[in-house]
Amino acid sequence: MTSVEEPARPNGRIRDAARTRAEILDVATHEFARAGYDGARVDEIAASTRTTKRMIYYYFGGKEQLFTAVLERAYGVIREAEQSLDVEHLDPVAAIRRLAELTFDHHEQHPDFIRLVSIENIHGAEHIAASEKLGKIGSPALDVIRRILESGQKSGLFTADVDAVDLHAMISSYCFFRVANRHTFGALFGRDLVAPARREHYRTMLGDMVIAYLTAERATD
Amino acid sequence: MTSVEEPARPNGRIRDAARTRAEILDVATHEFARAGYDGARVDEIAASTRTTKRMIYYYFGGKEQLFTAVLERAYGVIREAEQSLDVEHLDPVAAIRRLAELTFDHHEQHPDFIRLVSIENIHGAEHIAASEKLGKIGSPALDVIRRILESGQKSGLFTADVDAVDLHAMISSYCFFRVANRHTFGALFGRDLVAPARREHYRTMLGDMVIAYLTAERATD
DNA sequence: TCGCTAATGTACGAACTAGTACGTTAGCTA
DNA sequence: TAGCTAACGTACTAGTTCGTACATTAGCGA
Repeated sequence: MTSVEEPARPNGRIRDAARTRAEILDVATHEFARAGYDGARVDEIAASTRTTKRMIYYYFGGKEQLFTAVLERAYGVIREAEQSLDVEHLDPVAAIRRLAELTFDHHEQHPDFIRLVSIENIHGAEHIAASEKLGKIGSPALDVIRRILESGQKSGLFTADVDAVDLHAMISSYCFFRVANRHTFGALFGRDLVAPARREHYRTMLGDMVIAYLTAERATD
Repeated sequence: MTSVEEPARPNGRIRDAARTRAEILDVATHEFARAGYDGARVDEIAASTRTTKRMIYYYFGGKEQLFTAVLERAYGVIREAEQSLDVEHLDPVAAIRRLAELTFDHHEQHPDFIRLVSIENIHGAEHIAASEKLGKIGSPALDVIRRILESGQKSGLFTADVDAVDLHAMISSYCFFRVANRHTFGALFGRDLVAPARREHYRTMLGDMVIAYLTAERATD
């Protein structure tokens, strides 16, 4: 019990603005994702921190701005992941499948992010609207899709008449639903959509679906 | 302003248990869907009602049970809609497309329901678990899908190796995402997924996607 | 090393919020 | 028509929750 790990601090007080800010963000992310915006308690967030509630208001201004900051960081993470996307060397079919699988993986690995997005939608995306960063964050994935799609459509491989945004929506919806709605779906239909044993099955299914859609022979009426 | 519509009531007090209960449920549905479980205020719900807060506790017992009752009724509505599903006379391809379109329409027409499901997922589907009704509500849609799928697979028309639950998840995810995530998606990508002008486009896209997936030629490796 | 300020802690309050104690009455039934 | 009870209303409370006023200090720069 008596500390050994602790660095020699005169009073237990350490000053590290960046660390304190980051720690608040970490804890707040979990708490907001766990309980929703209104369900989250700033006292609770503060208590799970090395510091006090005062610091939340000092660094972020209030609960609302804290949530916005949480969102900004969470979106920043996917943006980074998307930027490391490297599929342009593949043929269009393989590239799209790979992109879909990366989206699938990212959703699965970041359930907190999915919950935050659900929560933000309940609140009409008002925090995104209020954020300067999030408005112009863009989407590297969208650019990648655009290029793959163009290449595939030009070569005649892709017959579907979709643009990048709609295809992105299609892929996202599948990945998002699986994580976001796993509780109600599981409770109602008795199937765990995120069971590890079914993971590969659903990952393949997504790729099959998207490729089938893009390459299907269409009636020329 | 001075009432003319009002029926002659001695004191403004009318007794109608069923009506009062139903009105509370209506208002609560809106309020919960609007603000989330924790964001909703039972005082607010009561105020939007002809009656008082006391009645909410009289009829439902508490906020938690009220939310459960709201969910039960909302799920009851889709269940009814699904029961009127009549596609068995169509060939498998047309039947699946019709089913997908009905799902699409239902999601679009009941945004409050979609929000309630999102909210319930944030809370780990604990209210569904606590409800006796919801556990065994079943899904007529699932039975329909099962039959269509069997028929299509037997005839060799459908090549995909899916079961009804997974196909239902696929269709639902598309329909759900479009409505549930329209705010963040719109804010981030500048595209309104529920714009009336794009409605037909997305409806067709869903059918194309599902049919393409089910009927695609698959590598036999 | 001295002082200044960014960073931190404590204690508190005003407003809100779920829930309840208690009282009232409409309208059915015997 | 008398009385009983389901249905309803009022007023209140205990506990919570966001936010802040005020006090303190670590540690950097002059």
